[in-house]
Amino acid sequence: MIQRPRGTRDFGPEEMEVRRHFEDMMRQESVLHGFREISTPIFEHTELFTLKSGPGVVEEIYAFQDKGGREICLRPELTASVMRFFVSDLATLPRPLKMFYFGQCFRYERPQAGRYREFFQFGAEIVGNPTPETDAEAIGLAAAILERTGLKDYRIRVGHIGILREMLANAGVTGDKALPILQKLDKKIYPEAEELMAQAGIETKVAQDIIGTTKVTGPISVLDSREGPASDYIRQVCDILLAMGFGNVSVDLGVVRGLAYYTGMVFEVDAPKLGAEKQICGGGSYSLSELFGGEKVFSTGFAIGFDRTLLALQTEGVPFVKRSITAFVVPVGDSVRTKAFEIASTLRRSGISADVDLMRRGVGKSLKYAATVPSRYAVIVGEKELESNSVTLRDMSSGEQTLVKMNDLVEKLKV
RNA sequence: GCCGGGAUGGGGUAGCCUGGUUAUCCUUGGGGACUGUGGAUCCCCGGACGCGCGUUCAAAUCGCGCUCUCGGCCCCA
Repeated sequence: MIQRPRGTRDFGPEEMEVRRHFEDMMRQESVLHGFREISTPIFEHTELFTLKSGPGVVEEIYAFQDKGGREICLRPELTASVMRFFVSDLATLPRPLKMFYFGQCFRYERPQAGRYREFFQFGAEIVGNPTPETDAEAIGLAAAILERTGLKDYRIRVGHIGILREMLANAGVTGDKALPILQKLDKKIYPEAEELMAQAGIETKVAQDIIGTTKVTGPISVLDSREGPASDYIRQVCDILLAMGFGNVSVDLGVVRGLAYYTGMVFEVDAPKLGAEKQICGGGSYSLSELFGGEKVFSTGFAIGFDRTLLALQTEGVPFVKRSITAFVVPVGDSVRTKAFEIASTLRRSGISADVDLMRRGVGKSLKYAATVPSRYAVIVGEKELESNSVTLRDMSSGEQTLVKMNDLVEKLKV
């Protein structure tokens, strides 16, 4: 027996129905918000990701040389591909450019709860100038999608890179020198952050204030005592979200991100019921296009962990509707088997889902199968019925049977 | 990369410590009883010890290695 590769999954018919259901739901919601779908290759030049995330990422991705000696990798995320696409082909489209995408990504990591080597991401990006409106629209789409899935227990936390950057800048630490400190603060390793800040000449009192800031969480009112452009900015984003009807948004200044391309607002969504891997969505505003050789453009985007979202829905017991077919055509005896296909095909051409016996089973077994599938109706075709150019239509839930003229069958089933 | 629990028909399980019959029970799949009426019942059939090496007269059981899996650490673009 051949086992499936580590960290991958097979999806059976039932599971795929559920997955497609939510996938379609996310697409529809995005279209409602004026976003348009794009798609990029599953493999890319490895350089795309080392440019964005540093040479270290190669250790964590599926990277290899192809037969032509090119350095290739399976994409570990989608934002880099989207921005590459933007720079090469989409830069002349009118802005804001609102795009969404869905697809699988690959990371060479140790699998655990909610973490796989092949996983699925749904995401969106808005390319244009950064305004609180843009950021609110991006968070708003993520929130609307999660709301529509029926998920109840999740928190949206919004922060702003600028708040800590402003404090560090006031203390005399700017630009690249601030990055290592932000990284430690992001990971909440406070002793090392203190040490770095001391080395940078920041007074202990100010350093403590900065660390205290990363612990500020709660409703928008926690910003009331704070001044400065970044705080004002978050207030505006939150006001818009509130007006859009998304009340479950809180402020968390501990959402930091120690990467240089994040420029302003950052946000995360987590579902507390999941285990160690409970973050189901993350995003923020960033500037990446210039890294890939394009003009400098600001964007805001997010990615939803599709698999984790489904896991969260599962733990909450959100019900999934099992799909059924409308009609199962049952031939009575060998003489009418071909006729059964003719009828099934007529139904299918009329857009009615229909199945037909392939196993040459008797009427009893066929009806049993039709009940299990399940099918709403059974269309019983026998010589007796055909004499009057009719079939017997059986409602599988009530057991009620009626003789129906062949010409009326499609109308009867269209309801 | 690190720590621990696992892997027995399609699914769920017993057996393993203490090696030895035809490997248990439930379920699922196919056929039949029922050559024109379903989820019931009865009968029949199919189907498994993750992979490899070793110890042994004999391995699901003991030893070693590997693969996959579940949970946690690290990481998380």
